[in-house]
Amino acid sequence: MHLHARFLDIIQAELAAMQASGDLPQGLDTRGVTVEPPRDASHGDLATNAAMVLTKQAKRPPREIAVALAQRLSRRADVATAEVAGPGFLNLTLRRAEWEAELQAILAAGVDYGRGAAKPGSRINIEYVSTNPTGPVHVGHCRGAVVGDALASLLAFAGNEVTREYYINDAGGQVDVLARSVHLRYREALGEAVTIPEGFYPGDYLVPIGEALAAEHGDRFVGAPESEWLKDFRGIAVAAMMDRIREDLAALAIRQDVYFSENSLGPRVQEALEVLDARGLIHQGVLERPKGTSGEDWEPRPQTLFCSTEFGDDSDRAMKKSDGSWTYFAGDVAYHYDKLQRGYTALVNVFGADHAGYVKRMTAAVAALSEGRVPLDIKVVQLVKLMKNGEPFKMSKRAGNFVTLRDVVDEVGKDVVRFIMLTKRPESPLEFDFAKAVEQTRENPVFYVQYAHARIASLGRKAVEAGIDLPEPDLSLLLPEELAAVKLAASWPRLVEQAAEAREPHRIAFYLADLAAAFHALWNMGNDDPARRFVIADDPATTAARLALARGLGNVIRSALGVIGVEAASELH
RNA sequence: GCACCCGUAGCUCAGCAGGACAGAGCAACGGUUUCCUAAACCGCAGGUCGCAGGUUCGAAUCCUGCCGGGUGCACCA
Repeated sequence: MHLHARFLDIIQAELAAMQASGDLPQGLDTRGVTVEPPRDASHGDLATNAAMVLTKQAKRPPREIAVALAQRLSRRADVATAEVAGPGFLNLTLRRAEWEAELQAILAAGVDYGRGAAKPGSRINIEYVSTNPTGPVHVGHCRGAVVGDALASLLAFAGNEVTREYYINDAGGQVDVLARSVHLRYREALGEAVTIPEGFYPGDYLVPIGEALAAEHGDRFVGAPESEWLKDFRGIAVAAMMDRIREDLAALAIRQDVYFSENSLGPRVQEALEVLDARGLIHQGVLERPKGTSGEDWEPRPQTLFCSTEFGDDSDRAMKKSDGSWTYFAGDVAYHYDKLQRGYTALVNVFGADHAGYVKRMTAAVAALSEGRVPLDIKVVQLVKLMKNGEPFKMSKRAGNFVTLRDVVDEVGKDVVRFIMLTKRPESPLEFDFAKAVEQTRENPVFYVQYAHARIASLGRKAVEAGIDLPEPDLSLLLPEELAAVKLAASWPRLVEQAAEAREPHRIAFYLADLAAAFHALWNMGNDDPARRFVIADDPATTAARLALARGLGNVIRSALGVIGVEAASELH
């Protein structure tokens, strides 16, 4: 259990004791009590709102409760001071030995510092990327990919069992278009001059597939009717695209556990429909024309509908088209039904903003299928605006010159892409500027953090070079500013817990920037005053203590970078 | 028309499942380098948290309405 959680327990225990002894009325609901570092460090190490939360229930003024609690807490050996402040906050300052012990814990745990205890029975499925297998991964998908991947790692680090999943949309009409586009490339490979008609996939990434087919089969599918080749071409094209997509993702250090094919759903679709039907959630109906749309080609059609409005959706959603065939949505419902059958206790999906309209119907479907037992949390990430030197970087899919994820990773590196994708809340639109991304300045948080880590690594080398004979570190030699850095590092486990709870991996990126700043500030004190340097040749005792601090900070930086999948460089050049 | 997201310092953004005087970077201004990597640091300045109500001991944070910007909206995937 980490330090902050420990003190929450301690305070809860004291509150229980106060109720038992009659200092407080019995039966108080103390769930709102929190223990957190105060925003202003001068207030102390920890603050609790206990008195204010309980004032109403206990029918006592908050400061009175706070004073009583403070008296109890100040008797503890690990508490230096307990002071009541403001409207009834209770500020605690811990004995410095607590922080010294915490630094020892950081050093002992290494990159596992902050890892949450395994949560038995928590099995989370997180689906992300899931781009259509009709081309390489587009740069527009990289935000969802990084957020999804970092979130998966965060949830795993926090102690959950996590499955990373990709849904392959390999069943629809667009895959037919893909197969036909490949057929054109196949004919082209055999010497025919082809033009790619409107509505086909023009990208030259299909050229090698056509060539491979030409090499293998010669010209026997050239004039053949679709019935003879379409199915096979689809399979080959999708397999090739998925290989390509996996490679693209690997370049961003993303590897998913399950690649689930829409085609493989088979009877699951009917099964899911029957489950919903059995619960009275399926009916035949005609949807109204959506207002505000032109509706020129709209006509009323009877369809098989899922009553998603009963779960807060704006409209019921078609499971079958008017011709009786399944809709895409039906497949998605069945896919989520399959996930539920696999026994996950929570589902997470990461959607791009362009799919935000699907959130309500999917949560409705999962709520219906699981009877509200399994939550589906859909994270919607806003779009990325690609920039170059402050100018919008236009891309056109039609012209076939669209920017792929691979282009971006090759240009700036995976660490930069991953980190920058986490430098804003997902709900906030993000501008990604190629020019700035490769800059190595304070403005580029990746380098800022890696630079701190590199400096820490250099300290170890420096001490060896200087030939200092280091004693066991005596952490009581650390100065107050140095201890403040330990406190920040010690908040990593709490940050993991909260970021995982909120499912917000971007908090890790912001924390890293804070931690790096704390280290850089200490480092620069050595520039102003040689006595403040980490490595002091004629003072082995201080050097040992400060190197222990540096190693501790380095551990936490590595741990946090590891969770978001960014390398911790030990040198920068 | 409806739904979702956003509106915090000149700019770009944080603000931890309501808490103590709202924070950081950039830009601006003033400093720090015979010194462990100055790819860094320190200082100064800058805000009616879009507007109006409401809930609360307490609201940037929750609720309602409005204004402004973005995205999406049967039968495609």
